[in-house]
Amino acid sequence: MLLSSKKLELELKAKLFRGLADTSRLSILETLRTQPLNVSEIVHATGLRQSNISNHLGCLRDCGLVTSEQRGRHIYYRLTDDRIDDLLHMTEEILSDVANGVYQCTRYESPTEPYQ
Amino acid sequence: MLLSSKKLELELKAKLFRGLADTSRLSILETLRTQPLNVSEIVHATGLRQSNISNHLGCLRDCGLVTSEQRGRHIYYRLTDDRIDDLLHMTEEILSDVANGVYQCTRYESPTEPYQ
DNA sequence: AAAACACATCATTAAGTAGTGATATGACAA
DNA sequence: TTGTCATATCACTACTTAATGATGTGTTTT
Repeated sequence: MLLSSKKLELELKAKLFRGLADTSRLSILETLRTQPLNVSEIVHATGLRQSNISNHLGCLRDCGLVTSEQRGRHIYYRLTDDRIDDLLHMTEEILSDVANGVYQCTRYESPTEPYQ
Repeated sequence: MLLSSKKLELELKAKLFRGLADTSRLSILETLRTQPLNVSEIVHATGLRQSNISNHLGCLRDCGLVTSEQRGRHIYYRLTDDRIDDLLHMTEEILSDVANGVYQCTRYESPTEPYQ
């Protein structure tokens, strides 16, 4: 049915954006924009806890945004698709114009950071 | 400071994506991709409740994704920037390849719909 | 001015989700 | 095969947020 395929597409799109809608996941993706990294390296690069990273990577992997590959006892993660980098780049350009509005939008704050 | 501006940029990016990470807001944006609409028209096009739409529009407006303009007793909304349409288009292309993964990702389901 | 219309705001409720520590699993080294 | 390293999983807590109905605000019509 057309209606339900529209709806499905909408949910897929929302789900993809939810994958990008969190600072921890975004910072993971940012570290992977330049090269593949294993989990320890991501932990070191982002400063986030290992279990936290692992949970987010699970999400990103399930959603197809990253893929993993075992090498020795490390598991390396990389962006699945170059267009994810393009997408991030395009949002940076949009933000450079719209940033004021986004900055002022207080409806959906980033969750306050717990102490580490 | 470089570190904190990086962090700020990350939060802005996440906030922008959060604006897109909800099926209701996405369906509002979809209806605005072709032409500006007033709130009643958006309500009719999406089937969502007026107060709900209004809340989401407030968010989208605060975040700079849409702008509003009063005409008579209607208020018309439009996408602020053409690149928002581009962004949505690009995600559709990515999804056409990555859709299986996103579809299978059950970690962050769309909220279950209440009856209308 | 009063009624009707269009939209925004607000408090509340129900649900989703990020972060954490503890623990489990799996791979390699000794 | 035992220990160690690397990563994943889990239960739990605290927080965030979407949807709703009721109500408020502003604008036009009569």
